[in-house]
Amino acid sequence: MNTFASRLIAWQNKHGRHDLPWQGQDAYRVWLSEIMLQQTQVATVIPYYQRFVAAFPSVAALAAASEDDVLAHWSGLGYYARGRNLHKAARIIVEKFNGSFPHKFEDIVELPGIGRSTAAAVCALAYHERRAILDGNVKRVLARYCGIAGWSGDKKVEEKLWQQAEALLPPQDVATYTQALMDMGATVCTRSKPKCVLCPVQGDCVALQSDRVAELPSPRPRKAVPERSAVFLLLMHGNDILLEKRPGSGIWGGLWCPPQFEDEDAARDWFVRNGMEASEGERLDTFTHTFTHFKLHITPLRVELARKPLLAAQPGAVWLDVGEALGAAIPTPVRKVLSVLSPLPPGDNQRLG
DNA sequence: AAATCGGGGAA
DNA sequence: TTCCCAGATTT
Repeated sequence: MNTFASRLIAWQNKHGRHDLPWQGQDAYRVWLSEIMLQQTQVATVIPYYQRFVAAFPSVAALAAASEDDVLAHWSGLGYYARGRNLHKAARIIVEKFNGSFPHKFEDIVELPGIGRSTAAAVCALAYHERRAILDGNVKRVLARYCGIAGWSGDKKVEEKLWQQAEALLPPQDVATYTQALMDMGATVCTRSKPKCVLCPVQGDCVALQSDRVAELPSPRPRKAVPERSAVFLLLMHGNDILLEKRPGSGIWGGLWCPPQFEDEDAARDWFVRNGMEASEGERLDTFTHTFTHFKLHITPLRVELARKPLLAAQPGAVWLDVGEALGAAIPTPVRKVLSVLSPLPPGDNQRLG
């Protein structure tokens, strides 16, 4: 029988990717790759994945590491809550499952950062269990193949997609089939300019037959992006800079950043309140960091101190050499600012107009 | 400049 | 239960 699944499996054996570093690896590695791949494409993930497994070769090693160390290896990937959840889950696995990754779907899906699709992916890829996944690639493939219109964030639409994902599962070879769905979505059934001529299911793809490939899947309804401004206060002493650990939730949760303020006045208030001489500093060029939901215009304000104040005594504040800071758990815009800093002699500040 | 991705947590 | 949010990268 020439089903959807059998054609995908045949395609996978001929044209799929077989050399990804997490393929055929244990559940820990499959899990790690799935979490990284949720937010980032394969080519970008590979070097992060390699460094991560080298540093944390097992669930036990990951659980034994500090959250800071884990986030440092996540730095630049974004979605840092996922790095923290990964670490939390590793500690739970050590506590509750003796350090070996659980085998039951119901146990896996309970872990922080793992939902229905990721749990199913681990079960299918690592344990060869018959489970349906529904990640971004699969949503796109199924929306087109089955002609399902509407945004996949809509509950009803997502329900239909899950139903199809379950219905199309083959009786066996689920690991190969699952990899086929993902590889097909990534290389053939791409968001723009899909290569339908290379598709193993072009013959009965509803979107292709009805000439709706470009319209499916329906995009998310979008809204205007608000803009905000912020000042990064770069307190420097020689080549050392003061960084604060951000609260665990919200933007850049748990990462190290310079003190951040709504505007220069607020930065100055804080500066004076902490017993430092105000009014001197260097205003660096404003740049814009774009998030999904807003734009942040960042103005770094650099102040060179003659001596370090006692701020490091505050919990969550630390003086770091700029080089060390670049190796720490910092978000991208902070990395950008730090990488262009060069040391100035203490007290050598320009007067701000 | 716009689209994206699965899960957590707030509403 | 439903809605909103996170962030770097690609198109």
